Amino acid sequence: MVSREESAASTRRALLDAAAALLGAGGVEAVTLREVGARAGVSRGAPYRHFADKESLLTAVASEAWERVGADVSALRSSSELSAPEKLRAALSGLIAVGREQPHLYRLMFTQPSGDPTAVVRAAGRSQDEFLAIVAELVGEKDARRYGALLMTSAHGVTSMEVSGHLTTEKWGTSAEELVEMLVGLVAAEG
Amino acid sequence: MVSREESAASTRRALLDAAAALLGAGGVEAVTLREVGARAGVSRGAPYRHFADKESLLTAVASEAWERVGADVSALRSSSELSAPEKLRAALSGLIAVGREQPHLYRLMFTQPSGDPTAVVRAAGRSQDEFLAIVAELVGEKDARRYGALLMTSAHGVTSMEVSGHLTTEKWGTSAEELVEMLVGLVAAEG
DNA sequence: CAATTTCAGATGACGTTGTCACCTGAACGA
DNA sequence: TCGTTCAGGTGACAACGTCATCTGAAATTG
Repeated sequence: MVSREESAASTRRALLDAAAALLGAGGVEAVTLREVGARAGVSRGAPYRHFADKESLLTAVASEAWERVGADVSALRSSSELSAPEKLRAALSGLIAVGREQPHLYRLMFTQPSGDPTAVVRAAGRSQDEFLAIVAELVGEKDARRYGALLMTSAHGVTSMEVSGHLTTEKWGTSAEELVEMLVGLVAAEG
Repeated sequence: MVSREESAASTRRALLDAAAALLGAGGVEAVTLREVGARAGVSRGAPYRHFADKESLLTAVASEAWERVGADVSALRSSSELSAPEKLRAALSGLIAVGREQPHLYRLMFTQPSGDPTAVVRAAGRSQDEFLAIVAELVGEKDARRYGALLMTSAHGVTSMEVSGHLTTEKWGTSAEELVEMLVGLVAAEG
């Protein structure tokens, strides 16, 4: 009925889902291997059959999130209904949306793990490549990386500060949306 | 010789220093109340006489870091030898420097604590006010907050992504310095 | 000055957690 | 059919945050 390989794969999936659910509900501190195992229907030691340690599990969760973002940006890029500035705006807004809807996951996506520091960064590569392609449409290949880096880091900064409560309307008299609009405007004018 | 009040104050200071040292060396995970107490020359339960819990201690460490940043930016603002763009550049570079020299501390400064979410943000207020004053010199009072928010969030984004390893020269073909320069240039041209 | 209160600090204890060593049983290949 | 592999379960351990309780000295009060 269920081969050993299928069973293992489904358990792994259940572990990832459980970890993501706990992360979303209560942050990293709420993700305990015991609870992850319980929600996945296995025992506390079972996760070690699929992940080296707790951090590897969290890294995998973050990597999957990056893959989803990459797919979204890819879909945006290949859209034929949107203009280049619209694609750019949508891509940046997408990042902000992740931060707003899943702040804990967003933080994890930008947290350097002490285990394999390059794992999450590698997973983010696809998203960045797709994003760079959109920027290139707007400012040309030559300046794509320069402006791409500026836009990517700035959009992350906006999101990160909003997520951490450092960007409030009362204090700064502006919003994440307006800041993104300023960025797109500045770059579009330049290119 | 040493009054009780003096002793308590020096212990509190020693606890903060020990926590900061452990944070700098091994990140938040390396900060255990037991080790903090040991390095401060007290027992594991002593920190509870000065801080409600571990998170309060970390919040205090982050707040003190923000106060130092605030003092630095304030000194920059009142400098008579620097032009407005130079002040701005120096302020933004200062933030990047903190991230490079003390990445764990930098992360903590932008981490929302679950205890009192507003504590660290309040401590950052002074820095932001001083920073806004510098921006106002450049673009005028009217647009200061808009551009200030853009510059502050962008500089944080640059630093954050470099700290987390997401901003590499090989990938993006640029550096934090160059990105700051682009930001200053864009805003100076606009104002 | 003596009695009392206050409070920084020490210590024992408890529950929780990540992790490992070891065991079990079922799916697999020879 | 028989050994092998491997997902999963379980007991155990050290480390940790936290609390209740105790102690002694400084501060306060009469």
